[in-house]
Amino acid sequence: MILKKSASKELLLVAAERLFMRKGYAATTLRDVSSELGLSHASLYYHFPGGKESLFEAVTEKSALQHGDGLARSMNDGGPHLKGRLIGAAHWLLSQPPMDLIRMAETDMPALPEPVARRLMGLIYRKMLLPLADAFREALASGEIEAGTDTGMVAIALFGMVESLHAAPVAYMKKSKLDMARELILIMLKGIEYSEGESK
Amino acid sequence: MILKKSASKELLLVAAERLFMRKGYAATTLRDVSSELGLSHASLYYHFPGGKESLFEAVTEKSALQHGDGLARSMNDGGPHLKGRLIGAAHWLLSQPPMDLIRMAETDMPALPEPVARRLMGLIYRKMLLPLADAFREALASGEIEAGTDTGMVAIALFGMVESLHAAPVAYMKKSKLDMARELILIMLKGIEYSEGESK
DNA sequence: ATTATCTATAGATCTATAGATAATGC
DNA sequence: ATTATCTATAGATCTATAGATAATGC
Repeated sequence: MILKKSASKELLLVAAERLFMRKGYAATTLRDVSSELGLSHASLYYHFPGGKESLFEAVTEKSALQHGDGLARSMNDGGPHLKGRLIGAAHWLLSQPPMDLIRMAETDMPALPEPVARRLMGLIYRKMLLPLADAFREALASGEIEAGTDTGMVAIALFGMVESLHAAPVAYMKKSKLDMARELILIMLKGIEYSEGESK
Repeated sequence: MILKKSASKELLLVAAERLFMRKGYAATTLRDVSSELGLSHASLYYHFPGGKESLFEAVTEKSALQHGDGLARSMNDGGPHLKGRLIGAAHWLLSQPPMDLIRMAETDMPALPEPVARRLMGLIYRKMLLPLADAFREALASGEIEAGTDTGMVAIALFGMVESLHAAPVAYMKKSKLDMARELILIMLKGIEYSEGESK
């Protein structure tokens, strides 16, 4: 059966995004992607003549842009203060599949031509870490957190902390991931909040 | 040329450990492993008749045991207090290649038979997260940190935080990873330390 | 005789291409 | 005529096995 207007290209992109982002470049085959919509693996080349590499590139770019936009949006929904923004960020990150920066940097990217890899990693960092770092930077400017805080460092630390909840063993899951993320954010904030005398 | 006593098996294990742990199961080929010591890929089957799967199993087990022992040792070297122990842990984790729990749980393990996967992940969690959780638990018992702290949660958070430094973009690397880990630990501790009135 | 390697090759799977075919648009 | 699929197949690569061969131990 043939679809009317051809939603196939879009559906392929969505399936590829899910699989590539979850399993990585090497562990995902084009058959995995096309069979997800019941298509022959050869049909994929009609929509993506560039093959696996260009599909991965397209999908990673799309994913970084959308995931990053969702992150920025959720952080904005968190209101003007750092705490709300970070909880918004955690809420978004935990609603999405894990974004495994280590796998991307160590395994996926080395399989691509170096300029492509550099561009993609730059995009991912810009869309995923910069909003977090900016939130810390603003909080620093407004005196919400202690002067001297390394905003880039706490940004990546928060990201890693929240994402690692995706891999938490069941035995450690006594509450929801979002609840844990909230507690962790409070802990981090209590650690960097500006305080004279007493803080909560 | 043939080696005298056959250090090959051990060398293969070491090479396989490095590659599997860095690149993961799918992205590492047996040719990658054997060519690391200039051996034919077929020779690998002499030492590991079980093939790729059993090699990965052996290597993951060995890695979890050794990495876990190193972690425990480094934490002990950190002295009796939580802060020193955590810095010891970070020191060790950053001296080793990244341990990507997300990739293991999402990609490597699903490629193995379920009982093997369950056993390996259990071992990894036990060797890598339990020592951290125990340190927090002891600190909680001795009143070093606030009652009610979820020790399992902060253990995995610390692990994820430190490991994510491995993937930190160069632009964020204004100091050494170990220095950053130290700062992050201080931040986390300030967030959970027991305090009446004032704490530093 | 045993140990540790090699070459050759089978069989599976993966990426990619070519050419056929059916539905749709004009 | 164009669009979107399929089948068939080439070529590469990967896991795994078989059988030959050279060094070592007895």
